[in-house]
Amino acid sequence: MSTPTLRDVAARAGVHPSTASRALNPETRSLVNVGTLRRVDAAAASLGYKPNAIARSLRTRRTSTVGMVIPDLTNPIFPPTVRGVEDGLAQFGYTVLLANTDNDDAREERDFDVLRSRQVDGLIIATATHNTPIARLTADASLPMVFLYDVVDGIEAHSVVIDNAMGTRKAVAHVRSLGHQDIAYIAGPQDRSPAVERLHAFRQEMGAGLNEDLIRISPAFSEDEGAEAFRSLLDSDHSFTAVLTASDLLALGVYDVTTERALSCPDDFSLVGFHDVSFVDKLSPGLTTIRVPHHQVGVEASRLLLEQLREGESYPIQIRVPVQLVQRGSTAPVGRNRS
Amino acid sequence: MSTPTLRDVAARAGVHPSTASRALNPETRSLVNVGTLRRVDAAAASLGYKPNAIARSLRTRRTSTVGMVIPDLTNPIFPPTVRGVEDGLAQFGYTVLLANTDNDDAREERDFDVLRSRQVDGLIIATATHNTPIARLTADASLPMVFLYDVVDGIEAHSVVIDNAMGTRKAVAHVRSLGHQDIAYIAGPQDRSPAVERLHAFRQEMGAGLNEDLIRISPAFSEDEGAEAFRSLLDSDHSFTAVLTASDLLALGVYDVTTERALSCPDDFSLVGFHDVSFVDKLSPGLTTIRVPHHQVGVEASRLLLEQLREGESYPIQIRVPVQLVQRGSTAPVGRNRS
DNA sequence: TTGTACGCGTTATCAA
DNA sequence: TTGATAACGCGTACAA
Repeated sequence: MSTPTLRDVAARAGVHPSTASRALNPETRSLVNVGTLRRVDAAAASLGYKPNAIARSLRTRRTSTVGMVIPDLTNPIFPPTVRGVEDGLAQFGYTVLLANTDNDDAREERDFDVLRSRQVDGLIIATATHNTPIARLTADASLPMVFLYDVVDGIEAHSVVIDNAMGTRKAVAHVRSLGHQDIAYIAGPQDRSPAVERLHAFRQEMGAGLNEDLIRISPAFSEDEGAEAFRSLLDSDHSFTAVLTASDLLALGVYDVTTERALSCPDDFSLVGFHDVSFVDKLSPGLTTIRVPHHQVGVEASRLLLEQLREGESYPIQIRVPVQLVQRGSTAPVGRNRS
Repeated sequence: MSTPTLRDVAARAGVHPSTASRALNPETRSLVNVGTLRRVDAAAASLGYKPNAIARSLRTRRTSTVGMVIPDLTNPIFPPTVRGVEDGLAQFGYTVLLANTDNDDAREERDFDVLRSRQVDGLIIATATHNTPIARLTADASLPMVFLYDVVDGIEAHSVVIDNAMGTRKAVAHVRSLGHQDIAYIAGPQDRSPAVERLHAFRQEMGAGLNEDLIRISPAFSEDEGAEAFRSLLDSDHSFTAVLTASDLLALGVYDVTTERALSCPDDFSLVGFHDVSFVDKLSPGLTTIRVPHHQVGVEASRLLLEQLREGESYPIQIRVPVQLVQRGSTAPVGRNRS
């Protein structure tokens, strides 16, 4: 026997299918007589009836499904973020469809098509480079959406970002309070808004103390690129006592080179990361970094999307999530540095 | 204007909707005249037609959707596994619906209902404790499914597991080759098959050298439980020179206690983990562990599921994925140990 | 090779 | 408060 449908329930309860539908639907449940309500419930229970979400979606034009587009699930900032989105949406009956683009534009377009084809009710997008295809695609799609972490200039849309300037300021202030003056900076790819904001904030905060020769721009937020940038700093003529990075992954590369060159952190230089990804507290020394509440960011994104889903269009809101510095062993007073 | 449907395409191409359907469907495309084929394609392209997957699913009773049930996405073994599943399925047009149960039985039941309700074509289950609700639920559901990592005695189903015995044997052999004889073991929760298999293999491999007093069983694969177990070992009267753990997370707890008690690894004891989760190579010392090809495990699971999806029922197959030992700094010859 | 007719399971609208 | 009817968009027998 195949899975029971609404007709089966109705037949067993001796009512018309539409009555059974009303009885079983929380929204319309109040419209139906208490007596028949019980009969329908009993029938549904005895048959083990489970509503067919596909059929419902076809009729209602809503799938209670949300697409989430990320670069790569194995980037450690995403698992907690995804959980945050899911936790925020689950209580309202929404399910998340995840798509990993691997930073591939073609793949991003395909993913977008798949999600559209599956009739997602909304979209959470965490892959917005400055010329991301999805920005163009969503422009006409007029689908409720929220940009996450990365935003695009000129695209008016809801977004949840972290306070990159605040994080960078706190990092600079922290190493300065330890007496550091010659501060190097390893920035992220400048086609992505968080990397741009962090670098901009660094320059601004450094003010007169800024030395452009101590800035490196990495083409990706990766360990390898972090290592490459740090080698370049070490091989330059300019000395420094502290290194700030735009991401924990870049900082990992710095650790690698530290070993490679037989240097010592924080004896030879202090180091600050960004994100407080899991496990960076286990490094030796533990990484001083900027803690980003990834789960909370996901929850905020789900809230912003839910508002659009429930209340329809509205003017774009941007939520800027505050961050804080977590001090660990990788930063120390400049006195200990050999400069 | 709302999104174009097949009727719109047909109208524009001057053909009947069913002809347009055939033209646009790869399966039936060959049945249609080349001329009309072009007209339909042109019409579809100019309208930006995207098939409605919901309507198609209702008709075909297939959603090209697969449910994947895991305990928690933030457990580092899952992101690469999920990617493996997605990568394996994506090329065949399948999308993954993820559900995190947090090891909560009630939540697992709800997730299962949601996935069923959404008419998933198959299920990949990585939450099978010995009395998992889902085992019971899937028994009658007769849905193509694959168990992952964890299996349940008495449930006949396809599964992909890792070779826990092989991994454990390699761990034992490795520390023995370094001269260790008194080997402690921190096992995982015994309601889960991988933990059972690893502990069993440990006892077997140790043979006459086994000392039951050097075994601890943790109620969860967690850092805290690992720490607790290691403290208990240290506080016992029985000495040891090596500690094997059933999981990297348990091993992390051992690192914590090592610091806490001012011990040194590998000077005071050698340590071996299990899984080779990302970042354990960055610990000090790097963790010697058993490398599990998580991505590959996901890919294998997708293969096994695809077979069922394409060819229907078949007798249950179990794929046992081999593992290998990765030597790092946490293990050293017993001579260096102070016993 | 194309058109006709129908139904997948549900809910919205209208009438009773 | 309930029943009748139709439709969401598509695919597939069957007939032409």
